Amino acid sequence: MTRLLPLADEPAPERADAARNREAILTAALRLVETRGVGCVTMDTVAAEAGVGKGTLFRRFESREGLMAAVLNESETAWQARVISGPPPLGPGAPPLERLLAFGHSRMRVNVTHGDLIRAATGHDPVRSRAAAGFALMHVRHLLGQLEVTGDLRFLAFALLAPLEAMALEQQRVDGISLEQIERAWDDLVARVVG
Amino acid sequence: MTRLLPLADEPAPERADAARNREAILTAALRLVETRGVGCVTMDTVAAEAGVGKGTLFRRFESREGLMAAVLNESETAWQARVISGPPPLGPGAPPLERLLAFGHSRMRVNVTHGDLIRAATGHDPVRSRAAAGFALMHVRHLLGQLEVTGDLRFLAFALLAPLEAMALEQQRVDGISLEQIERAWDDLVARVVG
DNA sequence: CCTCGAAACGGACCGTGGTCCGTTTCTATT
DNA sequence: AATAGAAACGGACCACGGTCCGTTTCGAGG
Repeated sequence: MTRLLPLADEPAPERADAARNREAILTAALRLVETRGVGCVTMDTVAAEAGVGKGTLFRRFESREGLMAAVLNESETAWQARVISGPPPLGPGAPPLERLLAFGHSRMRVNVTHGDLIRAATGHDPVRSRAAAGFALMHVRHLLGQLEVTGDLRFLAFALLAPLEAMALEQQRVDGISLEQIERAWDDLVARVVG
Repeated sequence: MTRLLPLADEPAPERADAARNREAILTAALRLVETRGVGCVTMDTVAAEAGVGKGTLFRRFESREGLMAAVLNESETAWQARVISGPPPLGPGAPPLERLLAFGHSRMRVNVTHGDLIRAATGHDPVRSRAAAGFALMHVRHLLGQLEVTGDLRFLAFALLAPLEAMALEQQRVDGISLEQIERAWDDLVARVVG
């Protein structure tokens, strides 16, 4: 006996087969997504491709949405790393305003290129979405703080991010607004907000 | 023979039975939505309740999303009327800034109370969503114009509306921000934008 | 009133997301 | 190595959105 009571935040040790399967599923899902496109990837297909039962998919990733979020996370993490410790102006080292603008542009680009995947991963359940957007929210809020903006920074950060979200971009695109236009207009919005 | 060529924008005359059925479906859907809640209303249920076949539902309203949009539209229209010709400050007569603030608050309230229905009606398809948001977008843009704001009014209007959308509100709510906070912070945002 | 083509109807059918539960596999303990 | 029980597995099963197509109903000429 090694321990009497489980520590509260025990990292939930994962069984070997479980880990193996998770890896297989994620790999299969990624492959299928980038070959067939998000829309044509069914849970049955992924299960078959990964060589596991469908139940296993749903045990590890709650739902289709959750699986897509996991797939998305792979690239998202790399992007976050670039923001946190990459070269300026996206990474640290540049003045806050430049960083903020660079961040917005970068985020926009990410949201455009991964649009389909993001929409598939971002269901109508707001709780799940929160996690994904949390990082961006925190970062913008941080930069606004550095810029000595006054007011409800949490809301202002949210408001700046909202029109750059994948669905928002798509909506503006069908309204006939180009990405360049959005980029310029967003810079203008930032200028007004930081005062 | 009354006409040789159909006029280009002929309003597509509707057959009597079709009209009757549409009415029945809409009524049934509304009843079910407000008794059971949006989440528990299936297309089969609506069809049964309305006394029509499922195929009929999908002929008239494209999809579940479309049906919900139609249901939503009933109340949305009334709201639009209040904006266009109701008493100030929401309706005309008040100074533009007051109208803008009143509009934001009202829109927020609508988005909160009809949140479920809106989420059900607003699928991942951005094209459908555009129509619904179009009115609000146009109105805010109009008010910004009256306030002599310079810049890309279309984008600014969009940016002001985005954080008030149903899903955005829900997201902020789970982040622990109260509606009063949002309201105040939004007023502040407006002040910065109209400069 | 009859005719006839167009439009609408309706319900069997399908694909897909999600669940359930009997079976298998792992691993800590002795 | 044997044991036990917790965890994971997997595929049959279900519900719901959406389609298809043979049948019925409408209503404009005649």
